[in-house]
Amino acid sequence: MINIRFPDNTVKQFEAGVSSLDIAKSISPGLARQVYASSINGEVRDLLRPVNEDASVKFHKWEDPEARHTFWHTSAHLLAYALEELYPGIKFGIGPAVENGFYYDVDPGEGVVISESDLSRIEKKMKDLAREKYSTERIEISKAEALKMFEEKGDEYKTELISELDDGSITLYKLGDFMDLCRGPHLPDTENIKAIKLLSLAGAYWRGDEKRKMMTRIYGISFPKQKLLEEYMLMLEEAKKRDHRKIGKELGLFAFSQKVGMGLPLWLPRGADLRQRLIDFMTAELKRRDYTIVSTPHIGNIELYKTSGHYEKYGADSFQPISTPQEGEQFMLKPMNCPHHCEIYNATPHSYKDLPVRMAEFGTVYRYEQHGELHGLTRVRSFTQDDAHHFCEPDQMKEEFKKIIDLVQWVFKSLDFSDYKAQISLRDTVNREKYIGSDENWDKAQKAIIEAAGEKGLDTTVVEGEAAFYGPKLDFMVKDAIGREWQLGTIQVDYNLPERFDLSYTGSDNQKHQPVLLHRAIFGSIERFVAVLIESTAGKFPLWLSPDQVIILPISEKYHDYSKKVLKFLNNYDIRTLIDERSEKIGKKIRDSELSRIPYLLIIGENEEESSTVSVRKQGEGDKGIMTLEEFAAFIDKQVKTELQIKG
RNA sequence: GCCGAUGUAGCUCAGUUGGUCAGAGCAGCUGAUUUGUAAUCAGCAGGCCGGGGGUUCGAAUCCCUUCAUCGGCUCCA
Repeated sequence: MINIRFPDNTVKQFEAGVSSLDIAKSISPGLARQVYASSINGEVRDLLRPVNEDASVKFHKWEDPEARHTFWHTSAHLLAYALEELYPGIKFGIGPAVENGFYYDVDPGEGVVISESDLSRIEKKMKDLAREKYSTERIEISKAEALKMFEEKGDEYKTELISELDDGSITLYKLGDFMDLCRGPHLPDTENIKAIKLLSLAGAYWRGDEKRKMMTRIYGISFPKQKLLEEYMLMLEEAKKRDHRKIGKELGLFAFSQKVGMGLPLWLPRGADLRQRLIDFMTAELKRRDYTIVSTPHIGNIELYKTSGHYEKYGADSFQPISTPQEGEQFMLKPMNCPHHCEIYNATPHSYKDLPVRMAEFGTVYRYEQHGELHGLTRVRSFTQDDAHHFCEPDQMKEEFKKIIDLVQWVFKSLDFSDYKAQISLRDTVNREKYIGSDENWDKAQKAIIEAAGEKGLDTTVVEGEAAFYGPKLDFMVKDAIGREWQLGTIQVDYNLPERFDLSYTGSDNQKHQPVLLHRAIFGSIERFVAVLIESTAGKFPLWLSPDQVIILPISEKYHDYSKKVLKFLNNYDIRTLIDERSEKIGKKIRDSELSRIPYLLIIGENEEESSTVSVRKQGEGDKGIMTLEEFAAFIDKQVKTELQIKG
């Protein structure tokens, strides 16, 4: 007999070799029906896998990521099974579960193309197979046997994978006639896979290496109930309505022109206004935090980038040098501001008393991004970084780092950004040749970042191998409307440029010392930030107000009625600030019926004096008095909700 | 750059197997209307159907090519 401990700490006895599904059944048949996987001593396992020793067990229902992961993993196998039936001779790469669904990378063979029109056929085959209620079977196998099996099948992809595994750790899963190399875990059978949707088709390099064969990747998602699938598809539809490209077009914020060139955003008047407000908002705060604002040209002599090392690293894949009538003279469009800032630093001598120097610029840079990676405003070829560089003494680095984290947190909070992730990127522990700089400096910098993040209470994930070639970094990531992750803010330690540009300061010992350089951006780029701002705010709540800004953002159609009512309500009020006429104009804007037709985006007042007071007066009812924007926000919100009986 | 898909008036789209198929709604303009409020009525204007080439008596509709966009992969200083 073995002892099984449950999450509530009760312990029950079972025969050794009992499956976790049987354990679940012993609690209640209802539970057994809802469970898709179990964790045995923290390891996620198949429900049918025997438990042979004392263990703690936790059951995973659909709500748990582990359950969905298992469900989708089995669905991926089901997809492969269907493909094998429909495309004899098809070869398989990998087929994992992902955050929302699953995919399988396949090689259908020479001359065979799977296209979107085939998806419904494959989907149908999957459903037919699922209805057969095939059970999954876990098979442990020796490396030699596994290799033999897949070599005979002629599947070079699986063979390659197996050859890299340790003998004794290889398991196969059998589903009907389909046998696949797999670590598991899996559902007991396919009975519960009731709703299946193949979503899209894409090319994906085998093992992520662009020099290797491109596989066909089929994305799909599945659910135990049709209703869940319908809800998911509806959610996707809603999310697409928040796409910044759609909203940007509808509201006339920005545009692209084939004539101007791909990936080169054109800011239309309204978008330019928003962009400028973000810049002003940030600039005001930077001044408060002892930054100096600088400005540098959009091009720089090629020697500048040879000095920085960027030319060697990226020159061939960049916009190519600009020639001049002068023989041998060449300039580059600037792909980053750092080298320019280093030269600004070098323009004057520095004492340790000057440090840290914090130099900021809204610098527009140009990068020749590959064709296929351009994406709305989030990935463009010309963008404006809210860039800054901190030049500091080595022992000031951590403190500066913390100050930057503080600024990021302040900005995100001010703009109501709560859903972001902090990622610490360290260098690869194995391939060190990708990086420059001494081990000692790397260790010091990595330690400083981890400590600084910890002291600022940041919840971080650490990723090895993602560091820049010159130093480790801390990135702030957010998700867009459909869950793609984008990097916004970044803080990077750099020992490279101070060396290459021979930066120095005179220390208290009257000797020359080399400063440490921190790169940082808060928005990342204004373009990307606007995109994410639109997607994260749109659809949440049509009226977004804070003491510093008032933004009425465009919203998904779900909120159209609400938005209309808000605007209709606002039309009943005479809204204007008592301070300046620009705000008066904005009040008029709100009342403007042309504007009231569209759920509108507008921002009022980015600083205190501009936006501190508003006069709100309902027509015919006299003066309601003067209130701060914050009070105004609450007031509007309350009025709208009570008068129009909108549910929050 | 690679795989797959898409590309019709400013916007959203309809155009069956190639032959009155160049359309609709919204936006725009003109004229009525003036009704406490998103879209009243009438009329007008708008596209060489992304560009180029080809097949055909004839192509928005088939083929090739090119550009751009979308979903991914790779990349992201």
